[in-house]
Amino acid sequence: MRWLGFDWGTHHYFASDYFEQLYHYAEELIEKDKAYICTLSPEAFKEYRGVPTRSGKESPHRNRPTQESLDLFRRMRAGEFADGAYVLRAKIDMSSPNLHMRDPVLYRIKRAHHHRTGDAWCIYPTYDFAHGLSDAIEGITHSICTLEFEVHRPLYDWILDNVSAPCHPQQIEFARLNLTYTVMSKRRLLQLVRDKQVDGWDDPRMPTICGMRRRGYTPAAIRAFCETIGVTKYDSTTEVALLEHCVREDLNKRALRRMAVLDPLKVVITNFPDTSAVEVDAINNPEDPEAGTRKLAFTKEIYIERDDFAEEPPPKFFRLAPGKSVRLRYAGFITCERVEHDPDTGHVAALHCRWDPPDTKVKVKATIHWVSCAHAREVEVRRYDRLFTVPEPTEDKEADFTAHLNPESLTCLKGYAEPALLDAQPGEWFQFERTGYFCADSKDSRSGAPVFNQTVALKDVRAKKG
RNA sequence: UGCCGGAUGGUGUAACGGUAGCACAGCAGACUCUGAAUCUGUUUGUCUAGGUUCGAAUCCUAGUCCGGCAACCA
Repeated sequence: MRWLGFDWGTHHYFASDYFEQLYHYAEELIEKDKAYICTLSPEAFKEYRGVPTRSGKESPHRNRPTQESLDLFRRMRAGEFADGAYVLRAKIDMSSPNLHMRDPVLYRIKRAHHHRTGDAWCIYPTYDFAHGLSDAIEGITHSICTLEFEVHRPLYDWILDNVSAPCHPQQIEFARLNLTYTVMSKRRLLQLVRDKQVDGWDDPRMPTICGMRRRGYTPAAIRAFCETIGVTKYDSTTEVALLEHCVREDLNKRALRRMAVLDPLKVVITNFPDTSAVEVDAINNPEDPEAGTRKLAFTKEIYIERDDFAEEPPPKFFRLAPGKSVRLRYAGFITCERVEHDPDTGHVAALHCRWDPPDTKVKVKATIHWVSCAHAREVEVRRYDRLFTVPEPTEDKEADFTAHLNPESLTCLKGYAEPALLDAQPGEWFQFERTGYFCADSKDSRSGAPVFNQTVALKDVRAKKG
């Protein structure tokens, strides 16, 4: 939360800090004849509760004398009974159309070790009992929660109305955030983690804060996204495209530009001396003049992106092809004179190109990125695609959502990067020109050996139009 | 089929009862040493039927569709 940019000062609260107070509110309810101890078995309990269309019936223990309930409750706390043997229930209305008002459980015996209170308690309050009272103890005015708690609100209010709470906060429910091509429920995300479909909660493909952070999403981008989608009671599903837009928008302003070739194709420049390297100036960030420039070495042998060349270019292919020219970013032009094939596979092995300096009058429609072979550094690059292949993986309630997992959501590869990239600090953002935004992984990067996560790809009309 | 909630372009979100706007996505174009960014234009919408009103996304009535609720989970 702090990383996201929020500061809650000293207001860090735990319901467990109020266990003693909550216990006394429970005794107060018993003393007011508003709660009783019940020993119905879970099966009987369910039977007595009834169903939405049919009224429930009262527990035989409902009219247990106040003193007896009080005594039993104290003995529950003292640890005299086995787990689950007794529960404290509110005395409300077994015929209520709202199931949550049919004498809900307030306390149960559970010998569970608590991460803050240790073994001090063997009885614990239920969520419904602890929620409103904790809010009241903290003196908050509005308690924001998600839609599924709407039917709990009458109980929230009932509890606050029936004990001497310091104030009566208001619970207001809003829709949770849903995104296309992923799942957002903790239960489902946990399943992905447990089944090792992802590499932990902070896997960069996870829609968790730690996952998005590791992926390279910025706090400013996430905040901008949240402001754009707003807060309503409508159970909506936002397109990830909007999130990605917010991420690009922020990264475009702050990410330093670098060149890296992820799928290399060697180019030999025929009219270039064997030994010399020419230094060229490259702009670090055209959106931010303050970011300055850097020097890049240009040599006889370079790598370009394999898909920036087409032996048989389709219509509207603006890049390199036999006999055609392109501009090399910051380094003049090349014209493809010969294509060298691998004698075994027949695949393109290398290109032989003529070079013309930047001031040459050459009409080209494209500029491509490159890296000098002699200066290229190998780096690990992890590219991510959507975690699921369908917009709404849980749409079909019968089927298992994991059936829609995208087998190609992670692609690891070795790329050739310009030397400056070796100094990338974990968490530092870059734009690999013409490819996307990347972030040095905070877990797996080593000094001098960064691992890059693709945060989000650059928009690409080529991809859409083929 | 009981209770609670919701419905505005493809998506998300605005609009004291008074011109249905914004963003994303899409499409078309301009510009460009990133097919990025930027800029311009543009397609598409008030769930339905009645009613109140000079005027309804907004108020009323009825309906339709969608979501949630039957843990001693949160």
